[in-house]
Amino acid sequence: MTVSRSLNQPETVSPATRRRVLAAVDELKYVPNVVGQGLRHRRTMVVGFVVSDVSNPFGVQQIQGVSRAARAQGYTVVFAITDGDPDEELRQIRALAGRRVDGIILSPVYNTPDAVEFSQGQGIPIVVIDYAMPQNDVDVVRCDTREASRELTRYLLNLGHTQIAMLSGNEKIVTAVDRAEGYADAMREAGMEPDVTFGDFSVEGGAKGTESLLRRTEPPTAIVTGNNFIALGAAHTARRLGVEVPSDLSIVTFDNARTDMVLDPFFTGIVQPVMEIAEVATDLLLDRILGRFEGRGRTRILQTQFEIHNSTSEKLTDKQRSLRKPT
Amino acid sequence: MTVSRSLNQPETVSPATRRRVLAAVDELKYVPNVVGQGLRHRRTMVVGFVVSDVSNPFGVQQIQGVSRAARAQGYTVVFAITDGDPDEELRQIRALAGRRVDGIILSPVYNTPDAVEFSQGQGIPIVVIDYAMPQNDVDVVRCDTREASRELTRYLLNLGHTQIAMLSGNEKIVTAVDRAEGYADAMREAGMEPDVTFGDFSVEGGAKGTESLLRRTEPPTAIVTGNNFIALGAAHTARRLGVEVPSDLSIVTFDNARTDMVLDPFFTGIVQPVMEIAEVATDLLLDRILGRFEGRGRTRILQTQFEIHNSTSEKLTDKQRSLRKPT
DNA sequence: CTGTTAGCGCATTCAT
DNA sequence: ATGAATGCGCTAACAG
Repeated sequence: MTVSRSLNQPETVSPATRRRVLAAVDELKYVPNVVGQGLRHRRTMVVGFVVSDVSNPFGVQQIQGVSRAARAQGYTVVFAITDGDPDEELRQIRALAGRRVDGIILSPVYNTPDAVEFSQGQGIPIVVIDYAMPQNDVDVVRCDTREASRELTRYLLNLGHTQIAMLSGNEKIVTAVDRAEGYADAMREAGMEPDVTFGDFSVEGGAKGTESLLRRTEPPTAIVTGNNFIALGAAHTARRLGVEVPSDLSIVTFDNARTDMVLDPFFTGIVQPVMEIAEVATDLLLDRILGRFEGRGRTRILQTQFEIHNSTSEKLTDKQRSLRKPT
Repeated sequence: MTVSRSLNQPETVSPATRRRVLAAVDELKYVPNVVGQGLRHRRTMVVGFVVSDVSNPFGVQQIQGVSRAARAQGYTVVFAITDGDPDEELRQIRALAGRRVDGIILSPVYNTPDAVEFSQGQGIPIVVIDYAMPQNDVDVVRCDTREASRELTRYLLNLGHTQIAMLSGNEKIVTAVDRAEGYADAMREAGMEPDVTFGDFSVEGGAKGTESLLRRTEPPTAIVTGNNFIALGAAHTARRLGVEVPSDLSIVTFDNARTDMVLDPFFTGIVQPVMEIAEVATDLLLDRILGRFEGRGRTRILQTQFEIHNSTSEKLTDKQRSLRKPT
């Protein structure tokens, strides 16, 4: 009817009726039904964001980034939280497909191809963040986590450490493997034997792994941890066992929280441009939604940052140590 | 058609056809269009969550809580972030109304009644969290922040402090006023003059306020801060000015992050059961959505927790001080 | 047990 | 410049 025109193409309607319509709209507090519009236009102006974990500050910033970028383009975002369960991930993606979202941004649990395939099979554009998806032809926005891990390990090597262990997350998760491999790269380059333990991306996982490392007859003097939770567990455990960080044990990590949120940033480690990842991903997605781009999957690799704080120190010989910290 | 029945009321259709239908569904990868269902049923199975700030860990946990509780009941959640702008808040609520969400949970910017009125005027049930809304007849889930603030201030008084200042947030925000009043209550009870500065709920706000407090000829020995951001700014500024926390200056606060996310929880203060607030709010909302309750607004006040960490110490006399910390 | 009719709210198309 | 017809995908109600 004329109402629709008055609201969507005001020029095509006479000023007089337009005024009358707008007055009535105001009077009746009429709000156009976007569901109806969606049905008619076959687009919902909604994008879905599937993320495994929001308890991690990492996930939070992604939410902010996607949310901001999407809103700027007039899109609404619905979030689906998978709690790290791949079945739930697929279920959530089905649900989004049912809602006929115009596109999906996925931070996958594992790098299995099913979720992406499903979405693409439904004709819904999808962009993956954080992980490479070798089995899918899909847009990916991520950092080179393996290279970052190598850099991180080299930093410890340069400090003189030789007993460096790696405590990573669940071996099924790509990130855990990538970071372990970057560490292994650096170790082998330095002519040393990698020493990797896969566990769990959690405080408990970090605590458990660290305990067995420190109980060895020759414990490591430095640990590369797979993420901030593991680092936290490691630091707690070290303290509990009377091992001082950083003087007795250096710890480096990934995915630190924003440093402006803590009084004393403690962990030295790699920081990812989380917000930017989310924004770039949203842009790539909108390219496809709006038909500005069609073609094979694009990959965008963003730079990480290396932040030095207080969880690392030079490796001291026993002699140096006894001099500096007399009993 | 029969497809609909096969999927929604499988009993009412013969096993044979049902099998055929399900086979076809599988074959064609058919996913029912929830948008169409929404139009037909006049319900979308979506609830909106309007929150002002997600950079605060506080907001994050609320997201988790709402998300979990809603999902458990089969509802999807769309998040709307207002960045603390009341105009944006109203705009987002209009947008949610346009999407015909079945209900709204609102963590308001100010306690102006417009947003709630609008939502209720549209026939959309709404529940407010965190703040009292004296001008609206609406369900509210919150803590007694004024009482908590009183308790917090008493703690400082019991430590022997007499020069206690309060650094709160934007005076337009209810929380800022409530917390200031709780502080003032405790001070007056103890026969002292309240000393409140309203500023901004941010690190910068805390820094600025603390600087002018500490530059006084008789600076306070303790500060009650309006939230964790202000506390952070206060601690940074104190350190910059060579004032040691907690020995020279005690700081207490509200809305700390989960203590399992930091290595050394530093600030003594009030912790709200954020997740629980979100869950209770979702329950109240579903009561109304599902018609299980209609009537005047209900209020649920949840208990806060008081956590003691390392940002406070007893007030020492100058003599005591010189004894303990010889120059 | 299955098919038909009709309408949820909207906007494109065509007719006036 | 406005109105009428039509269909987006779905299901309640009614026929068969």
